[in-house]
Amino acid sequence: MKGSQVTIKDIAKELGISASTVSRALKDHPDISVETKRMVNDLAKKLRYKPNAVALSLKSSRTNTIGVIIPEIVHYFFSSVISGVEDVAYEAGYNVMIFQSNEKYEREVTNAQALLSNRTEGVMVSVSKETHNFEHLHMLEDSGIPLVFFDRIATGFTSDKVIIDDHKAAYTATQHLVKTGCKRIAHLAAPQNLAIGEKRLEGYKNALRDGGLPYKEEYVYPADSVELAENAIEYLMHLPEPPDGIFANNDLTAIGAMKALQRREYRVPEDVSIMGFSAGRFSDFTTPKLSSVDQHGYEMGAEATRILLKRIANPNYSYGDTKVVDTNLVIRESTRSI
Amino acid sequence: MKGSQVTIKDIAKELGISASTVSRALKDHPDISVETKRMVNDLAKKLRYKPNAVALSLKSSRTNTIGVIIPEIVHYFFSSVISGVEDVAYEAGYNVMIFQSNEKYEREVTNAQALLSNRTEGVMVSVSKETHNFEHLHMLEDSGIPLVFFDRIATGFTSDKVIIDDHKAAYTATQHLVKTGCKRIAHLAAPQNLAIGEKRLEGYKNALRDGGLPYKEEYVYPADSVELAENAIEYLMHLPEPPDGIFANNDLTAIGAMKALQRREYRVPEDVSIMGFSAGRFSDFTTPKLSSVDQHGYEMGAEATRILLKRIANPNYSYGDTKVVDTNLVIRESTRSI
DNA sequence: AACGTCATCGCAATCGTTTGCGTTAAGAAA
DNA sequence: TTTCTTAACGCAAACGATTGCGATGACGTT
Repeated sequence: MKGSQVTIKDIAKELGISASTVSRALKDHPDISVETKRMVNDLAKKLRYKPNAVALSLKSSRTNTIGVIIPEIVHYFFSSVISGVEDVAYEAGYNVMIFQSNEKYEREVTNAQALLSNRTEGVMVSVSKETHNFEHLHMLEDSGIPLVFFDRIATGFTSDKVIIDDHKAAYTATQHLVKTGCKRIAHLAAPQNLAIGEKRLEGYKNALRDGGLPYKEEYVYPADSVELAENAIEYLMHLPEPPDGIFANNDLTAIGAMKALQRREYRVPEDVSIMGFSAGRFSDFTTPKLSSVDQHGYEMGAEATRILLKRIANPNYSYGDTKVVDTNLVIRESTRSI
Repeated sequence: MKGSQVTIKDIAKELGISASTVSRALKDHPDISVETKRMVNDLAKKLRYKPNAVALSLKSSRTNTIGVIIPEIVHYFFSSVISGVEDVAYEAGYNVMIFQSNEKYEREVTNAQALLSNRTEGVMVSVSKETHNFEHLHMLEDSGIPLVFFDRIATGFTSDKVIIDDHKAAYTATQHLVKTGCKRIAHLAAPQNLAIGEKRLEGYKNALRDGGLPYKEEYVYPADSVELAENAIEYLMHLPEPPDGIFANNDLTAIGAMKALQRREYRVPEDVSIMGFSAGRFSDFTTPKLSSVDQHGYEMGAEATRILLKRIANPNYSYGDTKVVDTNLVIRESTRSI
């Protein structure tokens, strides 16, 4: 009904007192008489006065807002991260601004500028696959905005990082395939320009080595989507010695591989074991259920936010570079049991 | 490195001119000499000056921010809605603030207050299951903040609404079960205090009637989660005449039902056909693949945002109450084919 | 009577930016 | 020389709220 919202001046005018008095009355300042306080509070309630956060921000230079840049919100992992971020921020009275890069470098840059313009107090970021140049993020850091990286981290920053131990997780996952009798284990790899891609490949290699299996380059195929998994399977199963186990760098890829195998009449896990990565909501819904590495997205988002908020409260605070969130192997049915 | 960010005054002081001149120079005002403009622009670039959006907001009372209140971001449907919102908002130069209610009424109220304090220019909301009192939303509307409801709408508002035709969608889904030979069709229903729950039940009933099948109350069981689906199946399959078709109000419930049936050695769809609702990402990943109703979450979010932005630009604008986003039946493998 | 005390309140500056209006000086027109 | 234009810029108020400081009266104290 009303065009603009109620301000402190509206209250002052209606009561015939000054804005300062209204302001003080509202926050129970001792200089104000109880009578005046009562009048002010009553009218404020009646008029549904809500302090203008924008004006407060301008004066205090505290916006109570933190930002998040993520690749794509529709991925279960990222939306669970956001959920963790939101819960912790909410507890601390902070609001969250979400920015998607959609895996585009250009958009990530625009997002960073928007974050700066809006004087976001801190930013959490998981970089896009396309991002190789980090100038836009340095700009944020140079402007005094605390940064925390999570999952897809960038190097060369003093910022804290929250990640899982990708190497260890990949090692453990691959090791499980070895232990359960797989002899020829393939890896569907993430882009190698991302640290997570590199680390997971490394973990895979080391687990093979420690398990006494040879590392063969032809068993590593770049694929990180359902569609690419189809190509991967087409390629892998036509090798002279097709794999009997597959470690995929994420669940979607794993499921794509599983479906592709089943279409070709291979049995999972009898003919080929499949190990995913991320433990998305749907890994429970496949047949067989997908074995995977639980990445604890919620916890990751929550932890990143806690660190960021501490950093905002005390700019000198640092968790100490890198916080590693635990992962755990979730063995379901897509891997053999002995 | 720097504590605070560069302002127009910093530029003015360094150049020995007034802030007004800097402001005008930056926006290419004709009153300013080319020489001065050059100096100002050069220094602004060098100092990485970014206008303070907070100060601009205070002056213009335009925050360029819209808000969204959703139940839970981790649901594929909602995160795809957000994705649509974000894309359209981004195109229009708006930022998005996300608030989760986590299906809690209390939190929804707090969120509404935060939205008001932050002078969000418009709000999209999908109400929580717990919400029966809409005072907090009326407060937003009374403060002149345009509202657009989507999916889980509230009644008694002048705001626009974006929904799917739940009745029609449920009708079509049920009809497909009828057409493919199901004679005893059960319905796993959403909470009946939500309009979507009521409409879907209604569509189910009408499809039965038009298909010449009797409506039996014992075939309707409230269940809208994987866990509750287990109870539902336990109950339904012990009926004197157990169902040979199930229409669930969402995919998760449908999948839960499917798994519960399979654990009991029933074949899907030979013994029991299953129809879901929402067409989440994972309906493709089950075995058999789940037939469902595609709810087009992205399009819904995008459309709601378009309407909201128009309403912000012109407070008198109204789409005309209710925009219905198309749905379509996605027939996969969990329903019989003849 | 003169002064101090204290409760209660208003003034004005501030945050960063915009903008209507006034000011200045140089050059043109008379 | 005087007056009028005009280009180029500065002053100050405004957005909404906060806050140090000063102002005002009503008291009580000597």
